[in-house]
Amino acid sequence: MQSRTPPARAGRPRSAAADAAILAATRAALVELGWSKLTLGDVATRAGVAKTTLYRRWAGKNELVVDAVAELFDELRLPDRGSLAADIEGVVLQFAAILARPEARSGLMAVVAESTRDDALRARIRTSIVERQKRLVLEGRARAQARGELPLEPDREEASRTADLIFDMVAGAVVHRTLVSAQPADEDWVRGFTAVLLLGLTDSARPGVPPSSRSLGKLGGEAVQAEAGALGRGPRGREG
Amino acid sequence: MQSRTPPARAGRPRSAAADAAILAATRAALVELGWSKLTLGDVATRAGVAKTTLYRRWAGKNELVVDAVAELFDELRLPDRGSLAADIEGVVLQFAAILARPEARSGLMAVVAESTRDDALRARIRTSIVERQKRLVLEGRARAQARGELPLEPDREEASRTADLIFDMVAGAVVHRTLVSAQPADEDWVRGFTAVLLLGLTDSARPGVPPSSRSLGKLGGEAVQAEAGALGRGPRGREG
DNA sequence: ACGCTTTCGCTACGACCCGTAGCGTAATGG
DNA sequence: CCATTACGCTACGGGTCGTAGCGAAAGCGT
Repeated sequence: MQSRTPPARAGRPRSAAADAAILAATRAALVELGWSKLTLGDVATRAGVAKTTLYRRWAGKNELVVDAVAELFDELRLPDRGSLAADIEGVVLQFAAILARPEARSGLMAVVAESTRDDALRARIRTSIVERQKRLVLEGRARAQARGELPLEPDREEASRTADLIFDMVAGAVVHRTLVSAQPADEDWVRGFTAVLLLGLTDSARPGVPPSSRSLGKLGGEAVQAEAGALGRGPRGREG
Repeated sequence: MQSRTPPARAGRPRSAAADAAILAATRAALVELGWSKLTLGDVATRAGVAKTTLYRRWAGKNELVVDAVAELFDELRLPDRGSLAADIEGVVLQFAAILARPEARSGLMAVVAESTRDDALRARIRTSIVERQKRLVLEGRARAQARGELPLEPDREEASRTADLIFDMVAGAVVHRTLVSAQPADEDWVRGFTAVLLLGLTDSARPGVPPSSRSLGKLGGEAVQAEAGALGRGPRGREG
């Protein structure tokens, strides 16, 4: 909590307004031009900032777009609709709504593609977007347990695996539906998807294990360090 | 079947060997350089072809990479392991193995990202890759019905929706697991995923409908025109 | 064998974007 | 008031793009 005020460095401080303007300009450029035709010079012009200023804060296109897109997903909220199924449907619909926006569509997939050859970029995506949104799974599990819809989960490791599986299935299906199949993830689709997911989960997975003794679980584990690593976001520090 | 021999045009025919060399060179360049650093000039050099020859056949980087990656997925085969669950696990493992190759990782996601702003490119991806591989779902359904594991499906529209849902869930989850979570889709993971998917499907979706009267279904419908549209692949025709 | 047609390899070109260096100026903190 | 850092601006070499233009090569029909 102290690292948010870096030791009061001397000299002119960086303009926080410039950061916001640059990220907003990046999203605007993504909407109009898409990933491939987006140029940093153009973004700088849109933001009313010199190109050199942009390069002082971000290493390149990839890192800039990751941060610009990450802000979109912070809008996600877990609604309280009364039941686990309804809650999941609600958050999935929100996720689909974000993916329907052009700045998210082209930006997100592009950086994911780049991250396959850039470990640092992949880590940035994980801490800025993926792990950051696992809070929704945590909240959903806790709320469902409070309702008595889900049992407490003893095995932490098994539970962590299940949480990862849920995340991959939810995010993966919505992304594929929206971007590859290019069809809307509307209420009907989300209802059907949630039904399949929830039935498959509550009826357990591995044969030989009693149905209700697992399913959703701890979900915590490595997600804890994600919250700690969230500070790793934002523009790059001084390194020149 | 006649369109494969275009009306015996006059003049020097295009070198089929050049096509193969270019696509192979594209995959090699994807492995070494990734999407963003891949240049068409470099690909032409690798293939032993002039840059102009490359531009005569493909409109740009996007179309070229789509065709280069599409060939990878044609390797997919539906194994006969005795049960529907085992068959699914087998084909998902193959899919994961392809996504583990770097030329598929970086190439596929990049063109999907570009397709969000290019309808023609999205259509090319659909006919060359997505719809093309739905044959696996068709084969799997037919085989499972022959075994008596799945009932015949009367409602074509409902069945088609279910087939799309399955495809989005399978492909989406594997892609997300492999590229975003950056963890291997190994046998353990595939087993757990298949269990959840299959349980959710066989126990039906909508309440009020008897469990075994739906689940997997016709799966056909629009997939038929995919097979017909498969000829749309390959280099572009003469247009300049 | 002879044209006609189309493709191929090669070179060259203007246009654009990249990422950085250099400079003078503005804004803080000690 | 001075050291320090950020900012805007200009300019630059290097690389890629996509196309034009040329002569040569390779088929097809007669």
